[in-house]
Amino acid sequence: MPYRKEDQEIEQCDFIHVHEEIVDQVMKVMPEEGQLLDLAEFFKVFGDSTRIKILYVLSQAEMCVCDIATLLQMGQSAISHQLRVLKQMRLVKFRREGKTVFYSLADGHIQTILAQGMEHIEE
Amino acid sequence: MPYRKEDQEIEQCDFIHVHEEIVDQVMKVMPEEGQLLDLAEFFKVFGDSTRIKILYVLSQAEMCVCDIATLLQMGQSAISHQLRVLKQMRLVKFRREGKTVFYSLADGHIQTILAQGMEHIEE
DNA sequence: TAAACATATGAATAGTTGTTCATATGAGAA
DNA sequence: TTCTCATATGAACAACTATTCATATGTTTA
Repeated sequence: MPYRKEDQEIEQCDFIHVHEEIVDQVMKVMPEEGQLLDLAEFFKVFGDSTRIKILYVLSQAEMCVCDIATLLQMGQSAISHQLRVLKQMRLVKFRREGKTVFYSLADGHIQTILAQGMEHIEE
Repeated sequence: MPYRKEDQEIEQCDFIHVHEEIVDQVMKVMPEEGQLLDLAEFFKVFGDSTRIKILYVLSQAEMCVCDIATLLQMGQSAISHQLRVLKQMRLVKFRREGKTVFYSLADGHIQTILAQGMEHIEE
């Protein structure tokens, strides 16, 4: 949400022909602002093709950073930066083994969400 | 994916200590590039708090543009622009009734995806 | 210890995006 | 027709983001 009005009175429509019953009713069940912001942040992570690819390959097998970079034909640094984002959102977990760090999907939700997305774009 | 290397040889790791069996195996089952790009585009739509809010309020009731603007305390133009994005991704549908345009969610997937996201951020 | 390797990270930068403002379109009412 | 209302849209701009480059961190081996 890059832009924000500094002043208070935001001009919506003229407030007159708004369907009040609907608006009042939905206003009551609105989750708190923070929760919806978190939700958007969560989905934002899926909204980048590099991260989607990383999630996809990790859904197939546990893998180190170099494996992913090789599969996606991208630089190690780019992958590492994106893995950090995925880590922060707890979409991936990792374990060290010597010099190597193996990444894998954090839990089952991730695959469910990916599958739902696939279903939508495929009909 | 803002940046793209012009030249071919992208330096990954040194290709030597990559786990070949894994990489080869996953390479075979990788969906085509376009499908993963579409998937990222699809999720990108969920990755903005304004659009998440719009989807949420529409999950509660069919609504006109002004209703949404009032509920979200935002300008009519901003809502209209975002509804266009949602329309293009076929996440919302609409019907005209005189001067008013009523929007609603396009199908059930949307609510499922929202719910899965909520579940993830809430544990 | 030093060298080699795997990964992480900070800075810089170019591409992208969401909101605002001004205006256009389109439908109903006068 | 003209006026008003509801919505849509193009341009501009500030904030954001993903990649690259250079370098740092941390682990293993010699």
